[in-house]
Amino acid sequence: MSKQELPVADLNAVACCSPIAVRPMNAEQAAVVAPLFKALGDQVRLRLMSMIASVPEICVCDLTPAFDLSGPTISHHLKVLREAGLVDAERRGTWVWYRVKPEAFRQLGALLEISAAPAGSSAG
Amino acid sequence: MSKQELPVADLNAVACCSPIAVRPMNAEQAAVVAPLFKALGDQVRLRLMSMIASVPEICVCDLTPAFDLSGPTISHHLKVLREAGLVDAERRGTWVWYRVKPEAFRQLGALLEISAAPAGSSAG
DNA sequence: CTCCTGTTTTGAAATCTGTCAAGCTAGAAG
DNA sequence: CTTCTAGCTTGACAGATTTCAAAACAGGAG
Repeated sequence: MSKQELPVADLNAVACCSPIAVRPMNAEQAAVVAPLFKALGDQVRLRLMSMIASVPEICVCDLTPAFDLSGPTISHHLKVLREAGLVDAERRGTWVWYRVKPEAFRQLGALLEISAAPAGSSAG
Repeated sequence: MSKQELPVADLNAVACCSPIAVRPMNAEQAAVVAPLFKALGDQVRLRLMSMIASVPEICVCDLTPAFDLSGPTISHHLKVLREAGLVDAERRGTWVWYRVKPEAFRQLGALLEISAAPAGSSAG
């Protein structure tokens, strides 16, 4: 599980593009980035992400009881987060530990940056 | 249309909470914020958002031809963006102009900020 | 080996979403 | 008034998403 389990749609391509407020995204870039936002576009996943990102690492056994949801459902949401490349999981003995992948997280933040001037300066 | 058309689920509450990597979000905060991410979690909407955010304002007539989609579909996606509070629309004569709502956009960016340690400065 | 606990996978049901065709509304121009 | 164009709404449908129960899997303990 600590080994990467899928290609993650060339996540490095995210780093290639400007903040979305700087220049229009083409279809290809949007196809790479949209799934990241989509992964966070669910209450449960957003809370999971926040719980994971707030600490160095956290066990599924500490994640699950925070919700009124079944274990499989939490596991499913964690999988979505994993497949989006936002978190990483590692089994250590009985428990599985999750931690954030800071690159993906940082790139997502960079996408939302307002570069310099909001709507006045003419960008080339 | 320039008048706000719905309550936008107390968008100000977004400003109230720390970046998601700082402290775990509670269910209430997540319920406010998740729809914003969800709105951007679609290729078409992400491109629309990017096109709108890249310029001071833009006409629907310039948005639609950038996609292989029907007018109603684009209109639907723009409505989602509007209802999320991310953009604003105004009819001027024949055309409808869209522009970004910078507060919402900025707050979304703030949510993804990595507060102190960029997780790379000192390997932990 | 068996048993127990923690986590993931599978399978299925209910709900939500993206899309288009058809129809409607707002404004401009005759 | 009518007609034309730009954009929105409605209704419908295929496909995706969320959820749980049941089963499977991984590792520790007896």
